[in-house]
Amino acid sequence: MASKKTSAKGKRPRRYWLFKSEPESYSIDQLKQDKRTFWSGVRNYQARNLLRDEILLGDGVLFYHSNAKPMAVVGIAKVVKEGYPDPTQFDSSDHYYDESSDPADPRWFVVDIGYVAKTQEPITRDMMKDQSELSDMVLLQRGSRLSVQPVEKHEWRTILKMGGVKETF
DNA sequence: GCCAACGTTGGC
DNA sequence: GCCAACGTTGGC
Repeated sequence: MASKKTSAKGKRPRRYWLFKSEPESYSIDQLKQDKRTFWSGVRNYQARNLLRDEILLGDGVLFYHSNAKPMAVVGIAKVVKEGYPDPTQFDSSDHYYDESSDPADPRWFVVDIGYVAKTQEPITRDMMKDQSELSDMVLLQRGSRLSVQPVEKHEWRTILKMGGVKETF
């Protein structure tokens, strides 16, 4: 399958990310059913920069339920398409419509992610806070609100181990 | 360019 | 439901 974008493979080591989602708006079960989705609606410049420039094909994604019971990492996904303009910004009927975004110079970006696995149990925020290896996680820092954020390799490995899932992609 | 007002996020 | 921490907006 040809792609305009060059593959990330061999260009740099796989990197890891955490995507937050309120399960009432989009849950891991929905992703499992959909198999893949485009991560739309991010309207924060720091997160936008990651989606546009840093998050590459094959990267790993921790899927986190925010504002939920429990708040937890509930699964993993992988990046299946690199950054491209978020179509919802140009759709005037969409909740995420941004009238000030110029189609010739789009403001907001998405990536596509594909379902990989659910963790055997939710890895709750409390479980993560109890794990000293995870004490530097962006997610656990005070006031951290980034909805798309970087995860260190050792943090990724720790959480996959806690979740009983193997990196199979 | 400063900063007060306002809106949102998201844990608690 | 509360509110701290942020990000954005807009008047000056």
